[in-house]
Amino acid sequence: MARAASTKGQTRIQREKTEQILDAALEVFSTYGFRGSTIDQIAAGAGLSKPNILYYFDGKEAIHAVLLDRLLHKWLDPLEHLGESDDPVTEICAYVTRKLEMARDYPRESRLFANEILQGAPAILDELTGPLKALTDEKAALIQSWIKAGKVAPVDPQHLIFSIWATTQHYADFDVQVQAVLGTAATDRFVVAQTHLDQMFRALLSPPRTDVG
Amino acid sequence: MARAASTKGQTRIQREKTEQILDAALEVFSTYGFRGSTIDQIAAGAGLSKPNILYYFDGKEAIHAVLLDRLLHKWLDPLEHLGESDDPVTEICAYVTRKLEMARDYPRESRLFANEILQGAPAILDELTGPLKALTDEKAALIQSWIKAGKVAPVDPQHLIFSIWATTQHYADFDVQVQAVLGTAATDRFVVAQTHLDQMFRALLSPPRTDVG
DNA sequence: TCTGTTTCTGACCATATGGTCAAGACTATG
DNA sequence: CATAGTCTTGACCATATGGTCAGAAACAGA
Repeated sequence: MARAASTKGQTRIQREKTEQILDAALEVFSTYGFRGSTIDQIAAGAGLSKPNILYYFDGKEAIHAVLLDRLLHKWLDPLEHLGESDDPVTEICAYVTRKLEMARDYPRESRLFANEILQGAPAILDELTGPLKALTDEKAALIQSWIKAGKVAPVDPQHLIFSIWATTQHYADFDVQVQAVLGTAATDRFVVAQTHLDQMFRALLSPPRTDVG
Repeated sequence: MARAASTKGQTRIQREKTEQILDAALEVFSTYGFRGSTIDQIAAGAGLSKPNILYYFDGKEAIHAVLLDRLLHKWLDPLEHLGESDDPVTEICAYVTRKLEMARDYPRESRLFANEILQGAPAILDELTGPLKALTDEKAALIQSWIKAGKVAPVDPQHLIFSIWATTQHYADFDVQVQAVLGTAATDRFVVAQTHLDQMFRALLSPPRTDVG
């Protein structure tokens, strides 16, 4: 068992080096995927020797596992905060905004997740069918209740969530393509994206103004 | 130069084997990305020996290049067919439908593309900044003209295109997650997705019924 | 059936890669 | 400042991987 295994009782050096390693590993794994990444690459990125990496982690897979664990925590947080509100449409749009901000501020995490899913989610399939499904089921029910109350236009809640994930993460995962297509106008892409996505989901979700005065 | 290099003057065997290899390679590359894939995997999938693979292709990179070349052709085809129409909103929604059908029928191609972009598009960056940008610029202008004519609600055309790409390809690239979240109800996911996406983009694009009688 | 060509493969090579280990360098603390 | 414990590394190992090559096997046309 490597030194970094237990969270408690860590030295200053242990804390520093494990963070260095995880940061470099995130960079590498998010770009090349698990199989396409090498410990040497991570070592180079962290400014450490390969044996030194393996002093802190039990192996390539262990590093990857820690990254995925942290990721899932951080990644589902915004959806967990989707809650009751007087103005559900704005609440959902706020969720979109939060997700877009995460794509902007944590693109590597987004790509790490994308890579893992693309490869069939071998390391986190249980997390998907378990906690993730439970959470989305819960939030889908919440959205459904808003629809029943006439506060949100009738949509399929689950596919709405898919659309939110897809459109926001697109700006992290496909950033190269986004910048290529936008060309010189790519600088403020997240500002324009924010406006566009808010407009899109507001148009979709705003209930038809019929009986409501 | 490998035998499969020139399209003309191919033997029956050459045609068959190159297709076998490309099919197996698509499977492997789309799952593990370029760096994470091995010639041995492709050979196993194609039912051929490794040297035999290298008899038909100059190397791992050459196979990948052929796949990407075919992909770009097929991938941009639906957008190229977006053209003039009396009912632009329906025209755009038809494009969404076509893209979703491609995600359903060619998920491996979608994942191959996603993998390439995730890794920074090292092999097709020129294609993105060149032909792809030119095509999207052209179609963005077309959409802009529809907006000016009041036939489409004012939206950012480029980000609209991004949203279409993101939402449709999501059903191929993130299929594992989609199925995990939908659970047993995943069978008809493409049917429901079709309805949902049509509803979403129609809500976004339908012009406000003001002056138009 | 003969023969030139195409197709295929076992054996092989150089390098890359995940991982180990013994020993040396460093650090905190009494 | 001694020393026990922590940290680091050069050298090394086994396997994986991209790729080569000489020759065998299969094939197509005369």
